Amino acid sequence: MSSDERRAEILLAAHAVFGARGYEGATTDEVARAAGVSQPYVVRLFGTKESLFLAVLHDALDQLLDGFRAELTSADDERSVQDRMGTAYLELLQVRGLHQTLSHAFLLGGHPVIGPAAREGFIKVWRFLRDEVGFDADTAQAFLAEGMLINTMIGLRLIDEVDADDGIHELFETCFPTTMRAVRDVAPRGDEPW
Amino acid sequence: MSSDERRAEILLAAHAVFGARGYEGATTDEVARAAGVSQPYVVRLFGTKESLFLAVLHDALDQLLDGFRAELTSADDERSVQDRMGTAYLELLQVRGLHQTLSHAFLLGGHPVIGPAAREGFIKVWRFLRDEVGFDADTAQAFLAEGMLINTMIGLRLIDEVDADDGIHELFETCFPTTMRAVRDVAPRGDEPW
DNA sequence: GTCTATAGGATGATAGAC
DNA sequence: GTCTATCATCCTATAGAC
Repeated sequence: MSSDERRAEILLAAHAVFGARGYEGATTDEVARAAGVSQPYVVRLFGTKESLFLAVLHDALDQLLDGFRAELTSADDERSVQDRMGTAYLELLQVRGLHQTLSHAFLLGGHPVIGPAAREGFIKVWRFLRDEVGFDADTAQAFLAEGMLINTMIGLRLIDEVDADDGIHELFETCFPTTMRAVRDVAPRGDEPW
Repeated sequence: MSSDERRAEILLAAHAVFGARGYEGATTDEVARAAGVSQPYVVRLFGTKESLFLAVLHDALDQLLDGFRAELTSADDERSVQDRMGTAYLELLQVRGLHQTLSHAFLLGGHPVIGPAAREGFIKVWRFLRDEVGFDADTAQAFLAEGMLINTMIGLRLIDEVDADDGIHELFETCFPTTMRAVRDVAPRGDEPW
C-alpha cells in the first residue's frame, strides 16, 4: 500500500480514537492497532502524536467545510439553508469520532500548539457561516450552539439512554428533528471499545 | 487545617487543572501543586485520580443546580426565568474550570466509570430545566445548546481573540449579551499555565 | 514501506516516617 | 494531617533490520 493510502487509513482510525479518548487519553498504539499497523510506524508517518492530532483536526475542519459547501451548491432542493447545513453536519457522523475530536480540540485552548490551531479552526467555521452561508449573527450563533450540543450528546453516548428515558427521547427529537433514526444508526454506542 | 477544608481546597484546584487539561491530561501532581500540597496526599485524600475526577464532576453539578435554584427562588426580580438561569450559569465562571470540566466529562461517555456518571449528570440537568425551571422542550434545548457553546468558547480561550477579530467580537456579544465585560474579567486567559 | 526491540521519561500509587 | 522516597507501569519516540 502506498504511503498516502496508509496515511488516510491512519487518519480515519485516529478520528475514532482521539474522539473517544481525547488528545491525552488516546495512545499512538491504539491508533496503530485500529489502523492495523505498528505503533512506531504511526510515529514514523506523522512525526509526533501532537502533529498527528493536528492532522486529524485539520482533516475534520476540511471535511466539515467541504460538506457544508457541497450542500450549499446543490441547488436542486427546496429545503432551507439551515436545514441543509444541519443535514451536512449530521452526515459527518459517519466519520466516527470527527465531532468529538473537534470538541476535544476546542477544549484545549490553553495548549501551546493545539490551542492556536483550534481557535483558528473555530473562527474559520464562524466566518464560513457568516460570509459564505450568509447566516446573520443570531442564526450563526444558534446553529453553532446546536452543533456543540449535538457533539456533547454524541460524546456522552446519550443515545444508549434514549430507549430507557423518555425525557431524553424528547431531547433527541428536538435536536435531530427529521434525522433521528439515521443518527441512531451511525452514532457511536456504548458497546464499542470505550 | 482540617481534612475537610483540605478536600475543599484540592477540589477547587482540581476544577482548574481538569478543566484546562482534561481528565487524562491532568496530573495528580499538578493538582497537588495548585493546591499547595504533595502529590501523594491528594491520592491519599481521594483514593485515585478517577475518584478525584468523579468528586469534581459531582461538585460541579451540585454547584450548577444550586446556582440555578438560588436564582429561581430569589423572587425580587422582574427578569425572565431564562435571563436568570443564564446569569446563574455565567456566575459560575468564577469557579475556574468548572464549565470545561463538565464538557470534558461529557465527551468521555465511552469511559466505563466516568461515562455513566456524566450521562447521569447531564440527564439530571435536563430534568431540572424541564421539571423545576419549567422550560418547554425547545427552550430547554436551546438553553443547553447555548451553554455548550459558551463552554466551548471558554475552553478555546477565544476571549484572547476578541480584541483582534471583529467577527469574534460579534459572536461574543451574541452569546454574552449583557454580561460580556464580566465574562472577560473571569474567563481563563491564554497567559495562565497552559 | 513496515516491523521488532528498546530506551527514556512521566505518572499514579504505595510504604513508611514524623 | 502531611511529607519524602520510591516502585511499577505505561507511553512516545528512536534505532536499526528486512
